[in-house]
Amino acid sequence: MTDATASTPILPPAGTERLLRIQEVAAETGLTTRAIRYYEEMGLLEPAARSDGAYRLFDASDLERLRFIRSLRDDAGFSLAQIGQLLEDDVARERNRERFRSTTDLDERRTLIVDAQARVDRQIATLEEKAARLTEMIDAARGRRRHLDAHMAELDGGRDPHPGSGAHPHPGGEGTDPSR
Amino acid sequence: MTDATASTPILPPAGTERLLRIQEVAAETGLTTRAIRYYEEMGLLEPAARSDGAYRLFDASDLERLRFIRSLRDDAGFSLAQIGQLLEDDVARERNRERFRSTTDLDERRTLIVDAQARVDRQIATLEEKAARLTEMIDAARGRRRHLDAHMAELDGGRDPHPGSGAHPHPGGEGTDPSR
DNA sequence: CTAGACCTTGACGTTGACGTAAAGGTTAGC
DNA sequence: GCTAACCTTTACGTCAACGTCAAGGTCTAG
Repeated sequence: MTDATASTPILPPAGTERLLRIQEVAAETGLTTRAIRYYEEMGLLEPAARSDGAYRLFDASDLERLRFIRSLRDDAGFSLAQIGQLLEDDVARERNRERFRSTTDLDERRTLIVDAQARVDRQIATLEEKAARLTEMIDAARGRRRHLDAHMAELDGGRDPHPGSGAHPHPGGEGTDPSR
Repeated sequence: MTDATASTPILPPAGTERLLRIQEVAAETGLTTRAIRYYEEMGLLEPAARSDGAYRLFDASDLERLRFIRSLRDDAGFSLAQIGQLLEDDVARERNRERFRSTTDLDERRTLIVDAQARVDRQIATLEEKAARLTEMIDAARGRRRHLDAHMAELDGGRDPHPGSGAHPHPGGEGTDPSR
């Protein structure tokens, strides 16, 4: 995929985590570097860290988040604004993990988790609504398919599938057409 | 809904069908007149007829088609290009209904129906693929939710939900974080 | 310590999907 | 046959979501 000169391990897998630079993240997520920067600009995420020279450095949760964004965009067809709504202040919260991990008392931990649960529930609800719409569309398409089958049977079997008038001005009631 | 000056029956419901002008179609479908013209320009549909003065006139199948386009755009999140792919030469075929209705012999009718079945099958397959993707996303979100529940139980019950190392460097394998 | 690949922040260009205004015909009720 | 409401095409404007330079700094293997 790439040339031989640039594919070097670069960072030894230190004990901390293993941070990726933007191009690796792009390759990993299927996004472009421009898109990733744009998403940051839109407030959809904040890279885990910056190097001394201001290089963006991403951790595993950033990857997960970017893949989620990509899915929301490509698979669910949401706009970045909608995605921002769904992820909401998730960004800030997620960055508080360090604080969460270390000191905060149990009550605050509970609060953070409950908030996260609420966000995830909203995400699930939104996705399920969209899935329901899609199911409706699929059902409608299946209906059209059955309609075609009926017309086909009419031709083959000589039976008229929708008896009504003798002629052809819309027999049933609404859109009864063969060519869909 | 509308004002009193403009809502006049205009066309008596003649025997043929009842054709609508673009504004009525817009109100009926929830699209704008501009969008409808744009869709025509993009080859997504062709109005059933034109008046002597070149007014666009739409029939019931046009309405159905426009509602379908709107669903594909809003609910499924397809681009107009993708929608064009899905509807393909459906446009031309649909306009051949008159010919279909009247003269063409049975073999040609069969061919037209088989073609239409193939198109609808493709539409169904595409929609189902999208639905599957959405289901995956929903499942993933449910997984995150369960993860949060586990963390919550850990806090409340004092049990560690993912035993491994004593500390916290990613116990399971991938992204194990509480704030999602 | 240097070269080459990588990164940064602007800033302008592009494409899709329309919005909106202009200038002028069309229809239908009176 | 006049007028108000509707329509037509043409054309420029807009917004989102990036693409694509340009000018310059950074990182790391050699």
